[in-house]
Amino acid sequence: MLQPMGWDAFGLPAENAAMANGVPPAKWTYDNIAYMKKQLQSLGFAIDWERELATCSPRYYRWNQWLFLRMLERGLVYKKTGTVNWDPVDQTVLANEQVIDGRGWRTGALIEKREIPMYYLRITAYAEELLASLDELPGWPERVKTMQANWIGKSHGVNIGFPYELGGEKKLLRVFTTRADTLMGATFCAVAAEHPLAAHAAKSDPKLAAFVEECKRGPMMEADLAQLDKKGMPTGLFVTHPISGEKIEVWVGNYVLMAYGEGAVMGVPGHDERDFAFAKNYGLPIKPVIDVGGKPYSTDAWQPWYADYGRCVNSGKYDGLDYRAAVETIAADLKRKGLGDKQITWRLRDWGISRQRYWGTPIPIVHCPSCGDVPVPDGELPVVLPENLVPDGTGNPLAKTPSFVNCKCPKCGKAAKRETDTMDTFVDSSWYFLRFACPDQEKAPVDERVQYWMPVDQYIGGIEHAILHLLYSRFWTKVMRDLGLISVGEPFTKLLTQGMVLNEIFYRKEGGGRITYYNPADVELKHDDKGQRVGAVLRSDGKPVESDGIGTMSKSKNNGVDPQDLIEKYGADTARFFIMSTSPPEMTLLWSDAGVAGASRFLSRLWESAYEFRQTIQPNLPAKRTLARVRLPEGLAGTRREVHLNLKQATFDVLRAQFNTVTSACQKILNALRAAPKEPAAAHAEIFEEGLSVLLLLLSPISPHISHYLWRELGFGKDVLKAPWPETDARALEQDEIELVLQVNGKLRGHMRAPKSARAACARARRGDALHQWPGGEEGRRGSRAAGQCGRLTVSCTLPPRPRSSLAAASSSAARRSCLSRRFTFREARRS
RNA sequence: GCCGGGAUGGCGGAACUGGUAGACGCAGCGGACUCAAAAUCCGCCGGUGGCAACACCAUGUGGGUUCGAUUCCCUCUCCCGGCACCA
Repeated sequence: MLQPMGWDAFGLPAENAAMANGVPPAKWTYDNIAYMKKQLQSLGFAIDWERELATCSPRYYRWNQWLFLRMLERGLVYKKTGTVNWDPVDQTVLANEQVIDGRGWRTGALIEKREIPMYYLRITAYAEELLASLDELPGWPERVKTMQANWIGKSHGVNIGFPYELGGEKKLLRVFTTRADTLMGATFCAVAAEHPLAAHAAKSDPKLAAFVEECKRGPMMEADLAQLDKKGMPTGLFVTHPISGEKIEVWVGNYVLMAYGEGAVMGVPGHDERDFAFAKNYGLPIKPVIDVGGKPYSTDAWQPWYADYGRCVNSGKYDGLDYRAAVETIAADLKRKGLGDKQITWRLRDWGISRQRYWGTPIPIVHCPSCGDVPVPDGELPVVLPENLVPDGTGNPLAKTPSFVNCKCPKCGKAAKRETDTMDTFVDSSWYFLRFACPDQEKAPVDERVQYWMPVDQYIGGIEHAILHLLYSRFWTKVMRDLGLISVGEPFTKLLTQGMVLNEIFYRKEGGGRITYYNPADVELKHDDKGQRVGAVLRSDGKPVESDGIGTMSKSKNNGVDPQDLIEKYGADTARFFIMSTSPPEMTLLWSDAGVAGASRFLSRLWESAYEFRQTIQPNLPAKRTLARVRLPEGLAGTRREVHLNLKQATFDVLRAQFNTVTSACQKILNALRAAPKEPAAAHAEIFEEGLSVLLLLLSPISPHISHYLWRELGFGKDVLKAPWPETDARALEQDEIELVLQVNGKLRGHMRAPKSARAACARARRGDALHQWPGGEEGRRGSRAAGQCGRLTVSCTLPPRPRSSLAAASSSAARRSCLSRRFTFREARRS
């Protein structure tokens, strides 16, 4: 078992803190690491600190650079332009989260888009494997695998070429569609603003040029892009329909993504919702070509079933074909004409890793005026990041540091410039888990020790990483496997995705569009006399702050909580117990401090009970233990049953990582022990001893310090963490009598004590009068069955819903079914 | 907008394979102890009606399947996460 800890230490938060405090990101980062390490140590986690690493250390990031160079050699790295957010006032590139409502967060300036050269990793080369091997991950939550599969987005379709002539040259406008069966309904084509055809048409049409520019200025994020009004403008260019030969106009549409498929789509307004809206807006023809079960089609308004699969109509020779046949036939026809073929397209895009920022891994490339882009030779690695710079928000400090930028070309030795972009921090987190196997290895990123530890048996991460981080890690692992560095293709066998801890977000908008966030701990809520919230003010100045709702705890929104306060006030055991008890790990958690006191009270009660046991109960312990053999008095048997019932449940819950109910089981056991009858003293002592030992073992992973101490104090053993997990005694769960729950038509109609045997229980239920008041009485109890739960038996007597003479009753399914299940059937309770 | 989740008392949550909804805890109320307070201990604690036994309503909304639905299916609403430069 190995539980390591590393610091994912590069990235924006350090730069922002540096700007705010005027200290270099390195100092801020190392101070934070020291603080958090102390905190983790005081919480008592069993972390192997010998393997500690920080991604901002050259000992780590040199291997990012080394691996980048290996990928470059294998053609997995390439350079092309990419779009970034440009703040014209600060003359700097902004991250998406630094752009708020289209404006820079520090300057309030309108953000522009810029195209700049960047390095890309060819993750799409692994798309097929990344998708297929999701099936080899039974230990991953379904929802994460679904999200990844959707993100990779494999779609089978047809690539269709629409011929056109430009300046006497024959060309093809290529589109990709998954609905080639609707090809005969294509009435226009639309291209992205970045498409070469749009650029060409814009040259001679100032209005169109303005529109193309407007589209290019628009938002960069897909989320914002998707919410734009569907707008377009004709290019004046026409292409030829590849089958019908009709002329079709090409439009520029702001809803067409250059990054997906060919950056162009065929418009089939009859069967695509977006195309329908577009055609309605601009008066383009709508031609229905699919018949869905004969339903009447109207072009007045879009109906969701218009996009359903059906049979081709109005499609000439394709009429009558279903989806599959139509796609096959059309693809074959296009192929024969050289105008298309079946094609698989992926939604997944290559991974742009260049960041125009300081606090990251330098990209090991030198730009030489004569040799071009030259990789830094392995022997010169690492390219060390200077640690004394302080960013001021205006551009990348590296680019302003001549001692970093100016260098010699590794090839020709002449003066050259170092690349000043750094790597996306996802690179750091894509393989750090491998490095834990051999953090001291200075000659390679990993060595043979990685074979022993990999893959990671249990990986825990926030659900917010469901796609990007986990996909990048899977990709990187496969790349390292193909480089011969490791032998596994998947990094994480089992995955637990934690829900996030949420907290309220408070902010003030200041002059120039700047936004300042305030920590909820510094904010006081105002209520009216009915207890309704009416506002919030900052404690320090009493002036109002705005609420931005509830969101993930993050540095950028300043709504985090420091667990140190809990530790200082209550101690690590209480803090741990409270955190574990408050909700299951997968669930999101809205932070609240209420409830910590309860955890503390529980541990105090446990402490008291333990000492009460040692002083007054333990002396009564018989020399020979008799629990297994001797019949206990009713009350104490109940106590023991409670202990073992909770042990059984807690064991199940530990295995499914539902720790909040384990804490609850601990509390139930203590409650039961404290309420147990004190006589006979010897039996009581035995039950108490057994119960306490079970309780301490269940509690030991949650609150290890108190468990360890009491375990020793009570003489159970030296080290509670080394003691085996307790076993449920099935005999402790047995009961002579059970509580019978009586149900009539699924409704609770009474309780009764009854013998354990199901047959006897049912006989008594039949004799008893609990059910006699219900219409039908003995006669009406036709279908009855028993279902058991929690050591009990549920008898449900089904009555015909209406008098049996009624015709309606005879035909009703309820009556029929109740006649079918004429006999009493029984099911023994699972737990008894 | 698209993809993935979630919604249960005043609050966090429990309910395993469809079978007693609200375990355990927090807050609240009442009581004991105390000169008093704190701490601790005992009791009550979803809503409506009823002296009570009990009945009816109730797991975001509306529908469906079932003898029986918090649990399965469909619809809608709201909230959270992701949407490729927060990580």
